[in-house]
Amino acid sequence: MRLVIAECTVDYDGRLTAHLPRALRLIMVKADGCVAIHSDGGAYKPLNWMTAPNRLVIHPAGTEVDGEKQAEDQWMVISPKDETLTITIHEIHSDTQHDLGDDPSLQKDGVEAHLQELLAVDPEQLEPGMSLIRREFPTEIGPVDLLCRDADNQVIAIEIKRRGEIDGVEQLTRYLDFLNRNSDLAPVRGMFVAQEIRPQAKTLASDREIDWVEIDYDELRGIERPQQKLF
Amino acid sequence: MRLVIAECTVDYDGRLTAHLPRALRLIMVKADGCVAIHSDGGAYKPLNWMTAPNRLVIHPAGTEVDGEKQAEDQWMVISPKDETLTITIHEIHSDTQHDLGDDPSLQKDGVEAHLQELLAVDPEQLEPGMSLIRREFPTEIGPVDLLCRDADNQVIAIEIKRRGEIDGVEQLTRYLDFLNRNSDLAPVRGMFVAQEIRPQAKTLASDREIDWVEIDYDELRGIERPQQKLF
DNA sequence: ACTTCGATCTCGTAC
DNA sequence: GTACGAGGTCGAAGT
Repeated sequence: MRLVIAECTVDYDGRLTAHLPRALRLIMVKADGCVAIHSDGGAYKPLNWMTAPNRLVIHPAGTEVDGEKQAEDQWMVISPKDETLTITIHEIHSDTQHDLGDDPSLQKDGVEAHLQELLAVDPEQLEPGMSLIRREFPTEIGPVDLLCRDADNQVIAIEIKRRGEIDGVEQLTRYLDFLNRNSDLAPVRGMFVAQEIRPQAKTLASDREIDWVEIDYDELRGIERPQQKLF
Repeated sequence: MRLVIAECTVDYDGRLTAHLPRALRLIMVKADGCVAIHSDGGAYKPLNWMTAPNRLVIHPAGTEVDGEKQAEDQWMVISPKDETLTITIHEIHSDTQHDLGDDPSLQKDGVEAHLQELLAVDPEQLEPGMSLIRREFPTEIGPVDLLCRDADNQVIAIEIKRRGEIDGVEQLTRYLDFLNRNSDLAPVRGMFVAQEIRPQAKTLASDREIDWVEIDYDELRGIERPQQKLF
């Protein structure tokens, strides 16, 4: 990894065009060739970047580029898709190189898949009398998270999200559309489940007569391990 | 900005839990306090991070933490939401500090917001006789990009995208659904506008009697500043 | 190879 | 401040 602290001006031209006026920044060049420009605040995300694979061409001051003599060092990072990141280096304050070697992979233990597991084990958390028919019930357009049967023996298709947005309601609507064509299952009703559901998604769901439920992940987890609630 | 190259082990506990085994990495601490851990490849995004605001507490080796004596330096980054990033430093290879100062803001061009502005100023670019009623016209399920009136005084809901795909047509369909329930506005017709519209989106739009228009961003920008076309 | 979908999404912006 | 949609989304998992 090469770390350069420099006064620079940066231009990106590709999926959009973006320009960074002259300022002191960190330029990070990783071993795989990807380049990132960081400022000293705001976010962990770089201001501008170019992912690998790419080609880094350095035109030193004095070189001719497109018939013009460069007054300053210019780095051009070019992707195979003709995106370019042009870094004009006005003044280098520091330039160091470090060989970090390979990184062992990140281990994550997420919230996502867990929600579905917990609700599959105990669907009554959603509604009394609910019982599981199948997880990941297949339809022609993809699997429904949970297919259940309610206290009245009606089939319910359940879509689970961490955050409930309008797209999720659309997705569930499509599933219901297909499921209701199956006379063994119809009529199937829908239930939209998430830790937090946006007001607009609630409105759309209600409009389509789809129930929605906001569930508390920590509470659900607590019920999963009831012994932890004793202390 | 502080840049530390060090052998480290990292644990994040918050919205999820994540663990990074011991390896040589870059630890970046920005002026606003946000911390990012970078490896030497893969992505411009850090492996692990903590956004500002947060509190960075450094426990030097030998300090007692939770009644246990630390064998090694430990950095704890704690957010107000009780997320923690714990960095155990095994060996520091480099530790430098640079004051970069404020960064002037990034200038972007060619995104959806800009398209919307340009078309709000001159809706006749879409169809002769078109006039703007309101930008971001609110409905129960979200704002319509542009609400206009055509030459025949009929109301038109316009959805603008940079790239027109099928979900944009769905979005516009939902808006039309709600707008047409309002007797002050109905009948409302739809228009789907993008720099480039996928064939499937065109087909779906036509099928739903929604007009679609592909616009040339550069041309639109030229018309916005006609004096620039003279040279 | 391509597509779909989640994300510690992040980021801007309108209300 | 909150809510909502876009993103140079990225990245992973499944087809």
